[in-house]
Amino acid sequence: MEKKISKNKNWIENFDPLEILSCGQAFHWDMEEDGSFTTVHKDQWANVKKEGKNISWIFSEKDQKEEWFSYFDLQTDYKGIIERIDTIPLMKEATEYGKGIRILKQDPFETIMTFIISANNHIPRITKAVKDLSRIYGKEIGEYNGRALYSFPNPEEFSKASQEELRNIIKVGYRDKVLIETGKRILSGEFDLAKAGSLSTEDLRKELLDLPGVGPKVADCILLFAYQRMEVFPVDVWIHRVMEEYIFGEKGSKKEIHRKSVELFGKEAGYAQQYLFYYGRAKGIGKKEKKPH
DNA sequence: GTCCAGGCCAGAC
DNA sequence: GTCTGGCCTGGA
Repeated sequence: MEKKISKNKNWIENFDPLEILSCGQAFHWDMEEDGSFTTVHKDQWANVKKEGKNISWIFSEKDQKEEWFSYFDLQTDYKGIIERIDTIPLMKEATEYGKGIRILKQDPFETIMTFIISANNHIPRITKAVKDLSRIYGKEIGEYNGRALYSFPNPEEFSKASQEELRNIIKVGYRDKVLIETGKRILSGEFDLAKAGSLSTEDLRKELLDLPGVGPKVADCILLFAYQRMEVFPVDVWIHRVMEEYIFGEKGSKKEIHRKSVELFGKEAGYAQQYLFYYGRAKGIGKKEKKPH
């Protein structure tokens, strides 16, 4: 089952599972003791390990190279992207620091629900909620390193969850209601996941904003991580501070920062956002000082 | 005890 | 359209 990539290694410099999975776009993965990463996508899982210039894969089933290479976006030339967006000082440091980042092609339903949960929330709790949702309502899809792996529930499976269970067991807090409602709209086809992919970015954004629990930031994350709309620029508190302090040099509302960033980076804004976000967050750029107590 | 976190939403201007 | 406060939860 183990596959090693023998040719076309140009992308290896721009491929680091740690950076790809921990840069905030995905929540359904584990780091193993040997430094490898096990990640779940739809009803499949993969374990990937990078050691120097060697990358080894274990797939849940044979011959899944194509699917996983697509999931990890290995056909895109990130070196070229970095060269094109390296037009401002901080970006050079950011792309060097996070040069192994790639934007995953994630499942739309999982991305929508996960990023609704992510709003005003902490990463450990988001990760736990995603795992619990999968374990309780999803399917067991296999085992790795003695640990059972579960798929994220599809819309029908998710509809089995009650508001009380979401709040009391999954601990999504006040987001319980909007998760239920959005799940219903997707299951009924009122929001059509497949059709959504053929809409223009502007139209799809409007449709997403109609879903309960989805605001501008969450909509942009869904557009970027599930529908490959690379021209969007999700603005959260971190990227907001980075852009204010290091790129524009002046304060601005979320909307202003969003508009100016999209204008600055154009069609590759999503990539720029990921590099700046990962770098800014790792370096604690603009982080508020904690009050001693 | 108090504050805040990878925002959203309703209500007020 | 823009601004403000409240919100589950739990760790610092």
